[in-house]
Amino acid sequence: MSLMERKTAEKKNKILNSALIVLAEKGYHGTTMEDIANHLLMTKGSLYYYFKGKQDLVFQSQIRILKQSIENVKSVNQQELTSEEKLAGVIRKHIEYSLREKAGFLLMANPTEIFSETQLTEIYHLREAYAACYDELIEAGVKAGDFKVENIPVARNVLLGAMNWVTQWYSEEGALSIEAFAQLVTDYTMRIVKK
Amino acid sequence: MSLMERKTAEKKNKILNSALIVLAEKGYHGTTMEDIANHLLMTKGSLYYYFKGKQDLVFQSQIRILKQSIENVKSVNQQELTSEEKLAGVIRKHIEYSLREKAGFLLMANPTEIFSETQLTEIYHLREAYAACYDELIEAGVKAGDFKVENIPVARNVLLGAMNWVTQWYSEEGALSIEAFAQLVTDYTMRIVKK
DNA sequence: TAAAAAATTGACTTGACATTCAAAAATTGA
DNA sequence: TCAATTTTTGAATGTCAAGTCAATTTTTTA
Repeated sequence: MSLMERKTAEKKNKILNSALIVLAEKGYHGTTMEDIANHLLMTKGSLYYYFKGKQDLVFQSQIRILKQSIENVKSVNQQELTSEEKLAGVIRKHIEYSLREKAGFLLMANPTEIFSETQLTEIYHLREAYAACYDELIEAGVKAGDFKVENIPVARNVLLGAMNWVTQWYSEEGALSIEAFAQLVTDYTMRIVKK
Repeated sequence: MSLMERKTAEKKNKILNSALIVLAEKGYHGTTMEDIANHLLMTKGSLYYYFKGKQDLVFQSQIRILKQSIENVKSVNQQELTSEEKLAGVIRKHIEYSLREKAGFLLMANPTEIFSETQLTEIYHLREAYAACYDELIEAGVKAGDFKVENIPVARNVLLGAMNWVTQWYSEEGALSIEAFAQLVTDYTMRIVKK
């Protein structure tokens, strides 16, 4: 990758970061291209130099979050831990990450309202890959005798639901740090699969 | 209530029902007033005779769903059941209802994107009332020795998260009826509070 | 340093949709 | 029946924000 290509990539990244901040405040439809641009001291015209349009910009940010989520799982997976510790670690990371990237995760709730068919296909593929990681971990835990789950996809979706909903209510528990909060929630969600 | 008032009320109800169907398909921002009107073989002008505007219309439908949800809890509560059976019954009902009124529940995910401050206040009040029902049931179960929960608000939010997320993935389990599906999910979510 | 390439600007176009409203139609009740 | 009232209509209005683009500025590179 040439210097200039890297520069462009970095700029795109900056725009995505900025977009996520504004989106977190105002949501997809409440955010205008001008809002995103102003936050970066740019004008909206420039944004179209880097992205095809609003939909594309938000799509890219969504993809980045999903890929990062999968990376997060991998980083826990390569540690030397029991399957129970691994799953707990993955859950904790997911919660912490989702609270830091609140906007991106809020957009996940209604993707069909925002994205095109093609985009949805890609998003769903990544989601499936992410879900598969959980299925593996649960399976391993069952084999190890730590978990008791008859229907892994259902248990996994129940688990992911509990995890994804935290963006809706974290602020209510205002006093807690993200880390302490994540640990607390992890304890209760782990019960879904434990023996 | 006079005859004419009742007629108007009924018409409003019909509009709300119709709106929920269209909203379930296209989401809030993807639905135009014309869509809602056409679905009823009306023109959009008439809608403004019954509702102040789009926001008001959707707000009313949201309120109706929340009130109905609270009614659902009450109907289970007055049955002669153990606290464990009561909570399981309430969860099952919630899931079944949320899948039938999918749109209304999807709108719950990002209320701040849609409603005004005043409207949000009312929605949050009803949500709190609903949450309080769960807290009571969990508390009773703890006292009866069926549940083990140290932090009731957190456990309850984890529970509600798992429940509310089902609108996102029910269709994946296509073969199951709503009832069978609800029972399955109830079993796993109950683990969050059980001893 | 000067030509070429990349990046930025902001005024302009465009389309979509919520909302309004005066006129028309339908319903009611005396 | 017919006047009063309620309800519906659809054309007109207004707003808002996405997306475009020719001109300009900045940066690169040779």
